[in-house]
Amino acid sequence: MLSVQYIRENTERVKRDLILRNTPAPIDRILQLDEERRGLLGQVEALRAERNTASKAIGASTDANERETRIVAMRAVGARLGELEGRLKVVDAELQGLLYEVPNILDPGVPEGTDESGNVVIETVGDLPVFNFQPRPHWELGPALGGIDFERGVKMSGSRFFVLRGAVARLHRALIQFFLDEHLKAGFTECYLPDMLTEASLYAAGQLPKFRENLYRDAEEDYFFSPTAEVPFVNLYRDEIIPPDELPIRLVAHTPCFRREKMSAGRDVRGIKRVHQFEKVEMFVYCEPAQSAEEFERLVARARSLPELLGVPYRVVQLCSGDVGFNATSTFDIEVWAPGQGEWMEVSSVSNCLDFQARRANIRYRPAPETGTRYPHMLNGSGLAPGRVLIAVMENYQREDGSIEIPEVLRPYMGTDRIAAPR
RNA sequence: GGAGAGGUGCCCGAGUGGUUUAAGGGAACCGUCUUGAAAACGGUCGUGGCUAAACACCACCGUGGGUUCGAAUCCCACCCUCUCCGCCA
Repeated sequence: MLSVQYIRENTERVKRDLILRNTPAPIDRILQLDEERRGLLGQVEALRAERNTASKAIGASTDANERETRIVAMRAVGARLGELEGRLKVVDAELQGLLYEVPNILDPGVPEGTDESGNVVIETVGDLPVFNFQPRPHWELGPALGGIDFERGVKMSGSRFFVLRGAVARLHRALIQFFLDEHLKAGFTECYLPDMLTEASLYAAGQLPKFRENLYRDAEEDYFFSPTAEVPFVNLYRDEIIPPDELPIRLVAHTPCFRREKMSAGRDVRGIKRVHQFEKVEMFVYCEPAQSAEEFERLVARARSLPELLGVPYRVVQLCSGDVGFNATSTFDIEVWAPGQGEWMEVSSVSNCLDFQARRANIRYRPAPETGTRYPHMLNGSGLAPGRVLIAVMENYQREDGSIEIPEVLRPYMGTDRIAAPR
């Protein structure tokens, strides 16, 4: 979240960014509550100070009469204090609640735009493949190979579920392994994380309160199912002070992700592109504020290196102000070309969140021994979403007979150079 | 799931209603001594809020309520950890 001090001191900037984001937030109400809160806090603290000194005197006094007089006097102070504290609590609760709803400030370099149509293609890499036949979408290729089974997925779990089988399932796993290995080579530390999280963890990461309807939840135990490893990664250091010399911390994890996709009902209903359960390899960085611009570039470079190595055409897209996510100050997407579907498909989203999540999750670091604490910057980026990359590999590497060539870099993982054509 | 024990500062640990502004010890840091180190001795040693800053003041002893002039301490609810039993990959 943004600190109320920041909103107080940069009101115009905050309001302008909200307009650019096309998102409303109750800034004026926040400022009003802040003023009220500070007024009440002053009174409350003065009364507490009075009470503390009087209580000390009562404790020290041996004169029964004097004690009784003071106790009676303090009863009145206590009543007044209780009343003010009650009001302070109400004001505080409302203020905190509203602060949770304000998105991050935007980086000045973010292009203006109201929605995803305003996103800017920064660079396109690789030639689109030319076929001497009509390339097929993965939802035709997969079932023909016996590798994607939509019917049985739907049978056991309903729409937007599927089963992978045989060589296609192995190709999916090979992608995950390949991605992880690449990040480990770059010095990232692999983590295994919980995928079921408490409500507090979802608040800390910024998924709640705004995006509740996109989350799965276990009603019995009140767990939320992780929509992205970004959530457990943010919570890894929640309520902690990171000691000197530990930053930057660069982490990676392969996790499932669960999303209800309520807002996308009716979109991308064919195939495995948009489903309720998918895998993701996620990169996450904690760093000092001065490092975050560089770390941001590194994450983008890491994400784009993967389609590059796979030989899949991709492009780098900068999200416009209306499309940058709630937590982020700036976001670059990596999109790969899917010739069967005939579209560019998001396989990574890399965001710099500055200290927005650190403040929300109460994460500090100590720059050096004996110094005060500061908020670290936090960045996240998919590297990549194997389910969607699977689509791209299948559609780009398909042959006329329906077989799939295996990209060079995946052959060590697959032990073969192609998935045989259906008989 | 059942029974029991317990959550205090970086760590250990005392504290069951009022000089506790949280004892004491350890670790860490600074200094004295020393050729150097160790030991010893002295000092520093939580996080926030408020403030231009400092002082002062306020809050924080798992979390949230309550009792009281006053709560780490008493009461209620919840969370978590440990031990034993049960179940289990």
